[in-house]
Amino acid sequence: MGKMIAVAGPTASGKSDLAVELAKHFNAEIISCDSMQIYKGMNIGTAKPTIEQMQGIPHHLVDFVDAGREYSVSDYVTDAARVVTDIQSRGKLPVFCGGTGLYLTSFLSGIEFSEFENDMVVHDKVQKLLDEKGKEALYFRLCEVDPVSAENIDMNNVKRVLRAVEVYETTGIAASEWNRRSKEKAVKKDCLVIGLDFSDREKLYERIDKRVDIMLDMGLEAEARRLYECGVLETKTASQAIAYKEFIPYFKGEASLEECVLVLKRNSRRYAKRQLTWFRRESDVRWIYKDGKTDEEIFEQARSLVQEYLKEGSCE
RNA sequence: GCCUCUGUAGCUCAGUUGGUAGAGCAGGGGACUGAAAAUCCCCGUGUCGUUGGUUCGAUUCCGACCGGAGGCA
Repeated sequence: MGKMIAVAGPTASGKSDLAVELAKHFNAEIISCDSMQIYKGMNIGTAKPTIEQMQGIPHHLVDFVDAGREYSVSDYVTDAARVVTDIQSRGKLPVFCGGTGLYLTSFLSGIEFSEFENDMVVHDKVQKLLDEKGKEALYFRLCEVDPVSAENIDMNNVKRVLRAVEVYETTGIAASEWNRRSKEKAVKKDCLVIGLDFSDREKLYERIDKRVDIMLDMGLEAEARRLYECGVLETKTASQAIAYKEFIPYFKGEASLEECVLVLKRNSRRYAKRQLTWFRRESDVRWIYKDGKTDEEIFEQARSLVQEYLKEGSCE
């Protein structure tokens, strides 16, 4: 695989705009990397780019899954590989853009998800153990079958403990062993990751708050109500989306709209913080701090990073 | 003007029968392999309103003053 670019960073940091500008300049196409923008009908709340914002640049992996359908990292990695191949075969540059760190790093690190199918019978069995005997029993089971995972997963992190036990029960091989093997086989992809951030956290939070207000002006409440009424907010994946789930108490008459909006803003801030934690861990991210810079200056900084990167090792 | 209550972490408030203090929320840091916008872990020093007094020692008791709330005129 050839070279690729990625624009990463927390929510509301201006990734989409920068990615489009870079794509225009470098003859590129954009691959979204966002676990919620994949869903149809979830537009305002996920800050999905509009046709105008796309400025004629093809955007892939956005708006292509029915809301309510489940989708996961392994689907993403498969889809992304296909799209990258397609873009490169047409001689264009792939530009990833989005804030779902797990999706991006999983794809770029080249890990492959194991082939086995998820077994509903096993799933129900493990779930039953949890429901009837509690998280302690579930964790105890993990200690027996996969001490390595048990070491790394907190007992309270039921979701992960459940998954690890499930993997063992399904395949007879420990989850940690599957992970070790996939890491061993992984071939890292060649990609320049540009991270957007503000050195003053307050600046980012102001943008987040402001963006929520803009979403509300654009009709977020009505969009959320539509999803609520057709049951999408009860499904496994889409129901997790910030900017929708926060309205549920309001729709049920249990909280005021104002209260829900405050929670929505707070959840967005916390999400941004987690995104930063994720991307900071990736040591090869080239950060651009936006404080006090104009859009032109930021673009210029990104442009030169990309140019430099594309030049490396290409003069043979 | 008088009386009562009140002033402790960014916010809401505990508390110390006198040995300089702790919860919730907000906030910060971290983890992350099939739900990831999810899930989970860790993090609490602040002139205890100001200033005098009593005391070995005051945020705590007493006085004055300055904020805030209420009551009586």
